[in-house]
Amino acid sequence: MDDARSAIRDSIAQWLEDKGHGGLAAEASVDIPTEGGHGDLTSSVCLRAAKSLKTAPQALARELAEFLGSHVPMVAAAEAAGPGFLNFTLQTPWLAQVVNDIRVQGPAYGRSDTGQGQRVLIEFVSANPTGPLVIVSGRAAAVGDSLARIMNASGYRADREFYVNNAGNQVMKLGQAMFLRILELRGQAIGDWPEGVYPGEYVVDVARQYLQAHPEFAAEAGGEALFWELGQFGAESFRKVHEAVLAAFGVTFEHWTYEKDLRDQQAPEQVVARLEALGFVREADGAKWFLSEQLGDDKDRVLVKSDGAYTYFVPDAAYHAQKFERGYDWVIDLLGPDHHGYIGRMRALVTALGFPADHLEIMIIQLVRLVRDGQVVRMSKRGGQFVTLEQLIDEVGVDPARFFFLERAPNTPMDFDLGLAELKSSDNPVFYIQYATARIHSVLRQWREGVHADLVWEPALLSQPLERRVLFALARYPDIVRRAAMDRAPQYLPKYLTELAQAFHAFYRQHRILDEAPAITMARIALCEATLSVLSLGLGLLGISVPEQM
RNA sequence: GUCCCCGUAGCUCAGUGGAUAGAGCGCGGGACUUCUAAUCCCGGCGUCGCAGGUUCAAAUCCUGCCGGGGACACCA
Repeated sequence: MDDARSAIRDSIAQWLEDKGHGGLAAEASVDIPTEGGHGDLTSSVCLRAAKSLKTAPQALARELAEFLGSHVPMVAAAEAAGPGFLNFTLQTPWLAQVVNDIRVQGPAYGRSDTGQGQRVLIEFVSANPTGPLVIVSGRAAAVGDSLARIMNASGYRADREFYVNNAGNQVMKLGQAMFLRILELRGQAIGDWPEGVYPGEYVVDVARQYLQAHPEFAAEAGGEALFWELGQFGAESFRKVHEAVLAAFGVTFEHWTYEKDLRDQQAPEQVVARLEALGFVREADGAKWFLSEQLGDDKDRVLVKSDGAYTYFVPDAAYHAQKFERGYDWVIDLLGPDHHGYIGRMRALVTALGFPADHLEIMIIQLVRLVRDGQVVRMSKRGGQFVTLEQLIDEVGVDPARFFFLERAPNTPMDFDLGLAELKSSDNPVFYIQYATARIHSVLRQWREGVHADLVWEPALLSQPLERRVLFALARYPDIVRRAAMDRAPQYLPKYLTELAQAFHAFYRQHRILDEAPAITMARIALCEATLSVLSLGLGLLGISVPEQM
């Protein structure tokens, strides 16, 4: 498909140059049309170039169509259409070569060097280690992980990173909650639960773990040092749980970076000192302010409070400076919707430190509502009631959960239909796709059990319309992956895979594979293998399994 | 009040400045002595929130307005 696009593009450019308009070559784009009826490929070059060439678009299109129809080998037909579009129909046997490409390239099919080896750091989830992972973390995990897979397939070198907030106030609060739970576990009455201390039942488990690890624990009074120690223990305990749940979800991180380590390395002090040296800090009202407004932020931000403590922004600023210093060309953060006020100041920081601000990309992962039978399933953090990622995985399974999260653009709030995700039928899109792989495996098993002459498959035999539909879908795959990487849009893949599976099911229903003439069988087996290969690659980029039978 | 995201079919949502705006669900009809019917086929005029603007061309870009959600601490 790429070959055809560039061949047509080159021919158009050549034609323009022959006409003395080589400068218009940049307008010679060739696209895959959104819907059928407009050929396999389309170009709007005539509409774009008409003005410069002082010719009506339709006339231009007719002239070009005639030229291209006879000058581009894989084009079966080129025609002018509508207000001046060029539509191309590719020769089916040429299209069928994609089956060979897929076989020869194996796992490399669809890979590209779009990213040119640039290094990318994708930070996501980074949930506070003070409680279980909630549903929206699952969405971030699915998107971040899949984006990393897609970018790695597209010539980037992407790493996944989890930032552990284990040095802030919330750790202290966790420690305080653990302390109270420990007292409870010992049968001590603690009266009313204090305001602002995590009430969640889940803290009890961590408190119990601490007692097991420290049977000698005897403190009867609280205090910051004790809360801190308990909090550290609890935070690491929750972090390990997060790591395990995410691993079960198919998501692993190359790096875990701890806020506490950054603090121990004096990273916050250093970043404040650097900003001061660069002249981006002023003092007012006893506090130190980052002059971010002049760098595009809404207003200046406090770095050091009048009591001498850092704001939350400082360790985070230090962390982001460090990301670029570690040699990453692109830094991508997946953040919750409550963080979007953060974008301005982070951009300002990156600019102040001399890094390219547009290489910090912040994706907002919007909230998830659980819905069943049209009713919203309540999830409330207040009162310690959670619907956790772990519960969701138990409920619907990894594959549907990942698919449903990846199906939608990440920056729009989504409804997660529990009933649909649990359905083991074609109504459930992930089963629909997996059913295609199971069907193909089944056919291939039976084929291998048979005895056949050693035939070479013949591309010309894949000429039926429904075969062609599959071929065309297969040929589109590399373009889908490349665009998903460039647009940071994993959601292109679920949609594409649904279309490919649909094309295959339609073909399968209409045509026999195994008991046809040997040459036909051979060609269709090749088509099945190629389809299985692309479905597997695509599902792999989503982190979804490829069942051999269902 | 300022800023950000969203507004597309009954519902949930895709949609890359291009042509007659698509998919899944739901609903109705049809197709199984055949490789998995867990499937396939047929059925879609919807003020792309509204109004302007830019463009040969706008759901898409710009401006304003309306509606929904969120963010706007010397909290983290």
